[in-house]
Amino acid sequence: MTDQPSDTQRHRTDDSLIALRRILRATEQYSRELAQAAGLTPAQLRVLQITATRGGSTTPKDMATQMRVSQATVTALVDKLVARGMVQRQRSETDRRQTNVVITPDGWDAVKDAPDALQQRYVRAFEKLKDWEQAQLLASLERVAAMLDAGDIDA
Amino acid sequence: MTDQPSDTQRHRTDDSLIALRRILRATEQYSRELAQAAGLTPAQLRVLQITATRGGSTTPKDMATQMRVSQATVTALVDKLVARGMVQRQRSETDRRQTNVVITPDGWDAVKDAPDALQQRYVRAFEKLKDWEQAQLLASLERVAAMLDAGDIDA
DNA sequence: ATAGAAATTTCAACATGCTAAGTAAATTTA
DNA sequence: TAAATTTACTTAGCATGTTGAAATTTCTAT
Repeated sequence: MTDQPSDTQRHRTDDSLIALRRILRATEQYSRELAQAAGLTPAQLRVLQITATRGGSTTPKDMATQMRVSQATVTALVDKLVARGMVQRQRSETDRRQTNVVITPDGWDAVKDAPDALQQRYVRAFEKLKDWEQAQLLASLERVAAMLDAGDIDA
Repeated sequence: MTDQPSDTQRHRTDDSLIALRRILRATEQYSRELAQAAGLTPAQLRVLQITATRGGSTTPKDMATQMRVSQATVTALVDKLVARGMVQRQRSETDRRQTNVVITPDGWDAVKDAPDALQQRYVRAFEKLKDWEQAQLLASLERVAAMLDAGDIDA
């Protein structure tokens, strides 16, 4: 508590922040490029991917929760995808309040052709690393994620 | 080339992707909260911060490059900040094609009160780590950044 | 001088995301 | 069973962020 950070520490803190920002920026960038290549926007692609991982069908409710946006936003995104023929809306049989968003063959193609933004760039590089390097990287990333994720980083 | 990734490798790849996404999401989240606290939007805050680190004055060109957005976007953001009295525009004396975006006292206050999104959450946690942990984390982050940043990750 | 390059802004269009209000179906309750 | 409430979505309207193309102003080099 009484200790002040050393110069080395300050330096490392700065450097790790810089590295983190590079990671974030690069990811954003690629996310845009990728979606563009698929003729979609990043958000639309995310909707499609979530639907795909749900076996090809979900509800707006589920998506809103997953994506952490409002249902209204999901509606707008689904509208765009419907217009592009990537998904269809179907009233649920079991609970007719619900709408099922079902992915179409075209939708499947789009998902297949547009692997996850990070995946595209990251996986290839990661898999080239030596075993111990992978293990260490993973540990570090999880540590950082935990540091940022925790709601209680208070002093 | 001929080697297929092992199960362990695939698993680690997936896990590191998950960790990365957690980092991204957490950062976005905090970024929003922070800017909101300063009465600004994330993008506006970024503009202000870049101007601040440039000594309080830059050109739109420089900002566009730094932020990796178009100049048109910068113009729009600067408009907002001007409207809020955070920055001013001044024709450059040396090259009258250029506009200097100069931060105002109010702008300085906003920057001071709203430390960098990552900084806010990350630095405290980072500085609590043991020396060797910091060193390792830094090395890993720089490695990942290099992996993602490189334009030539081709197979 | 004059053509071309450079730095900005303006404009039109779109994407994202939110809130508030509205519709429709299911569930609870009186 | 009829009314009230809850749940699941959609609509409408608004603010922001982004971009590309065109217009403007100001250099720069020939």
